[in-house]
Amino acid sequence: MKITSSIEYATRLVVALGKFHSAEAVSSKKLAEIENIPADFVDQILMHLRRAGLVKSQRGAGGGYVLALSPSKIKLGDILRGMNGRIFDDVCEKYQSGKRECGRHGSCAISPVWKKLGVLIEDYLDSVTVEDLMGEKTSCAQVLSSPTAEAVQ
Amino acid sequence: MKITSSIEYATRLVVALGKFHSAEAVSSKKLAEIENIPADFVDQILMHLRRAGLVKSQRGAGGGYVLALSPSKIKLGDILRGMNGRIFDDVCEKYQSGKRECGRHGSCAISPVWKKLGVLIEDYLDSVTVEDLMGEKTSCAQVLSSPTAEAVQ
DNA sequence: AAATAACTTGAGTAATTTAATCAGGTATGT
DNA sequence: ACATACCTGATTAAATTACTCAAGTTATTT
Repeated sequence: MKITSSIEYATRLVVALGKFHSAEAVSSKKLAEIENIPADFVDQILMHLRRAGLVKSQRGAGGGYVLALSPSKIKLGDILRGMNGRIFDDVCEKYQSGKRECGRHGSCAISPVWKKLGVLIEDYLDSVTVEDLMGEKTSCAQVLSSPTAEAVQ
Repeated sequence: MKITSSIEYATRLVVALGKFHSAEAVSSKKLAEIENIPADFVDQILMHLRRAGLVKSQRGAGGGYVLALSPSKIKLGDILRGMNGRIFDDVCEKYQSGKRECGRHGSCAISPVWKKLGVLIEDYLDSVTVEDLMGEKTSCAQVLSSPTAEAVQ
């Protein structure tokens, strides 16, 4: 299990836009420079985010991108869903879609665990907003020292 | 994010072995039939599990595999770690290993969230034992109805 | 001790996914 | 009009995943 580059890029782009405080539109080119991400790839990612309704675009000279919602209203989960459709793919959906068979047909004790894991992941990602990610000060050590599963402050 | 086939296969194989209650060794061929997994792939997966110390092998005619520990002692997390080395790959490790750069150098507010997500996932998977997975009755609906992040009963 | 069943190993390949690139478009502001 | 910047889809390259194959070694059983 891992976070793909496009997910991480998307997150960084949204957070970067958040930091501009929707003051003015930021061009994809500028975003690419700021975040050190291939420019064409940035366009592609922003397109996904726009379709997901997370950013708005302004065409023409001096145009660019702005967050469609305030940073406190955008959840990390929204970004992941906007990019991939879903956050966590259940293995068993492969079977359900008929590509394979595991032969358990509903009386499986394993499948619920994956399902629950998916819910757990999604709940956590939905508890973190873009606003939470806009501070510079949070360090890894801070977060890791708290063993409970609350949202990052 | 998703559970790969080899992870899911490994889990099913360990649970299947658990159900034999370490009464006798089960051949990889039989396991492949029972679980409907390509035989050669089963061999490969069992090799990983043996090296991780989760199963023991008995060579020769009549030989096969047995769990190395009791089902209540084997955590789902052990299986994932045994197969892949780690459960959740942090994006930022790519940067740390020098393959890429994000330019934040420690003052990043996003990275802690991925770290925490990894801890969350690992904690949950370590709260579920193979014994928990051996029952036939658990249904997906049951699990999903409880919104809290406790271990599956 | 010979046969057989079973584990062991490592290399190789096909399919899928991810990451990135390219080559055109179209809309907008000055 | 012209430059800027968004929009779109196709293509390619790299990486990962999911197997497959072949040629061993080891340990029972008879």
